[in-house]
Amino acid sequence: MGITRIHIKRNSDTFELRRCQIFTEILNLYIQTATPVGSRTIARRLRNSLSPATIRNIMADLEEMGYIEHPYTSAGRVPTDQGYRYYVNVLMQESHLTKDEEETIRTVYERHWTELEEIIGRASRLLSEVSNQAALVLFSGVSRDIFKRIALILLDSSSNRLLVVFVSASGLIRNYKVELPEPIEDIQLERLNRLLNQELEGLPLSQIEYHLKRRMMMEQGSLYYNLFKQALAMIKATILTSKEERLWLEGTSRVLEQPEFREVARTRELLHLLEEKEPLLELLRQDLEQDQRCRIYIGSEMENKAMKWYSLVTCSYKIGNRVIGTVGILGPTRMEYSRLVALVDRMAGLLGKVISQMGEL
Amino acid sequence: MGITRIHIKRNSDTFELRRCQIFTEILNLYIQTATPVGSRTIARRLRNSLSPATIRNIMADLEEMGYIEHPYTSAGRVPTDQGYRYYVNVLMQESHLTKDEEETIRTVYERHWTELEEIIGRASRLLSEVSNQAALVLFSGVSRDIFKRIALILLDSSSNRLLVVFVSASGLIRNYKVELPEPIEDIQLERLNRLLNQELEGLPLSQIEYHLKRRMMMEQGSLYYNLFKQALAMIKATILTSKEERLWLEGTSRVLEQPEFREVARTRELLHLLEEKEPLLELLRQDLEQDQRCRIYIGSEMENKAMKWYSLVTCSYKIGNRVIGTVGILGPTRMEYSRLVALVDRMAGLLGKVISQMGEL
DNA sequence: TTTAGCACTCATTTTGCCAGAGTGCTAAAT
DNA sequence: ATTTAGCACTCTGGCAAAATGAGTGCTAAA
Repeated sequence: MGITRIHIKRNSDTFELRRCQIFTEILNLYIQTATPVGSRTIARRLRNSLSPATIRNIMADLEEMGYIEHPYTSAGRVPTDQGYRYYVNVLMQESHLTKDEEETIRTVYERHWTELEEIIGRASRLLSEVSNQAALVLFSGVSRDIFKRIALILLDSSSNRLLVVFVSASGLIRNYKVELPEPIEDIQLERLNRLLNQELEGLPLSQIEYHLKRRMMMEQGSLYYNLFKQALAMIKATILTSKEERLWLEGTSRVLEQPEFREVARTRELLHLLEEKEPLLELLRQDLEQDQRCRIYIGSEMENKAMKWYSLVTCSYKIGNRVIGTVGILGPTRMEYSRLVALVDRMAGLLGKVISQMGEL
Repeated sequence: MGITRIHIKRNSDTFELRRCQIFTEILNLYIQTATPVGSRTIARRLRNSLSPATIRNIMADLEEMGYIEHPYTSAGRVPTDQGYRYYVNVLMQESHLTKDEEETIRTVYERHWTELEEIIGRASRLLSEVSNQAALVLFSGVSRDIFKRIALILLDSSSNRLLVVFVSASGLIRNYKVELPEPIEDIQLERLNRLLNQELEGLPLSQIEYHLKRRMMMEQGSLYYNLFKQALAMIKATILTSKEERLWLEGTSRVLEQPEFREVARTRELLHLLEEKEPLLELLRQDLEQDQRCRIYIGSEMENKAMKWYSLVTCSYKIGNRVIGTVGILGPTRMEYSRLVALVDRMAGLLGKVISQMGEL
């Protein structure tokens, strides 16, 4: 109710403004120094336009609002997760990459890339380097991809071991080996090959099964029926079973160099967190669904208790308008949100483009 | 010279024996407890068959020989790298895996594996889990592999973008996209395809270039000449340029849980060491050359200064008798060499087998 | 409404101290 | 000739008391 009182008695606008200013100051200082910031420091930063005592009053307000807190009775203030959230949602101003950062990032473009893996690996290293935090890149391409081409290749003369090569619209190539229950004739194989390519071109992978089943129904009795049946079996054994999802993680040690990791316990904790990839995947996967610019998860906002001390800034990347993965930066909640958002956003954009180009080739 | 004196005057055999016994005791105790071991402790372990004072004398000998050392004036003894080396080369007895370990390891066999990556990932996780150290797996397959089959697939109607699928004798499949300088006719492509498969079957990759060049010379003037030329260009653009080498690293946090990492500095150091993959690769690559059972690198024996505190136990794995990679365990020099050698050896064997089987399918 | 002053709190650092583990040496015992 | 007991000495690690100092909350004055 301290707040309401204030609202009634004062020009709440300028008041609000000043509070924000001081809050931002605390936040920035804390992000820089990693030590709780006290009233005196703030006063100095504001060129003594206000005395420490006044600042203290305001700080008390901010604390009441839940934006900052004391680690202990007489330490400086530290932003709470709620505080960071407020900053991120309301106060934060869009920031731009420096020339340098931009240039560094752009080196993902240096193309002699042939392997998707290499590109993504590079991207994650760059991201970690520029952010000076840990970088995550999720690639989840194939699952939401579109069929482009398939090739069936006999592996050897015995004729029932088959190599299935599958190319998606994003330009990704995957292979599968299948063992047929019985040998297949060359002509039959050729037919199957042509059939699949005709039928499935442009189809999202998610619809392939349905489509083939429907066609099977239609062709019931005709001599194509068996062909479709074989096709379906094969596709099921290959493309549809592969969950193509891979996570890159780079620069853990950068996070561990942050001052909050002076105690070893924290270090272990983080290491465990990152070794268990599932929880991270969980988070990153969420972004595949929603198509926003960037997402920010702050400490205790995340389900995983172990994430309490960390924040995650993520952004998904796409080919055309099809999301194929997520890039993210993980660090202590005390991170430069504004800069990292810009960075992650940019990287997602570039990565999408580079992968698109590779697909085109 | 204490040593020579002893040699002259005593029954050196029983003397040597006792020294070894005590040294082994020190080593084992230190491996277990990670604290310097003193004369009293040893005496107790030997059921007081010798007094601490005697032990101290022997310890002094061992120290003079360079097998153990003091961290400071009045602490217990700790094995030196030279000491570990002596143990490993001379004293160590072959150890066997427990039923439990064996069973755990064997789960790499659980086959629903289709992807090489998955198998190796699994293997490295198992290795780390059972050893309770960090596990490394290098896969360097293709470079020393043998040609089995190639398939050229037109990617689309424009006819100058080609997908090259390459299958090696180990059963590894790799794809490359190439853009031809000019479109190629279907018939020509078909011919090229057949030609390559005929010519190169069974050839080690390292010889492909030479072989094709020689054939080109032979066919000079004939209408095959151009075909070979195209073939060579394509192979060069694809198989020969790919350096297929990948490193898995698992369980870093396990090493960090060792008591030697109470100081944070060590932790960072190790983390950096592991993030820089090149030095590790260097070491693991060496094993590809020599075909020994197991290799052990102890601390300062390794060039890399940062490795001073760590040991590495490695063993290469093969398809048939062709080495295709290396598995290894990394931990503090204070590690259970005997157990880990058994473990690494076993895992290398299993991994080779599993990958071979996969190739056969 | 802001500021100065003061008493108080609590984390951190410093210091000193002690116990414990272990050594090396010497002299006695076997 | 070896082994052992005894003793003086060294160094670590832990603990507690004391000093430090940054920062607060509250009150009263500006």
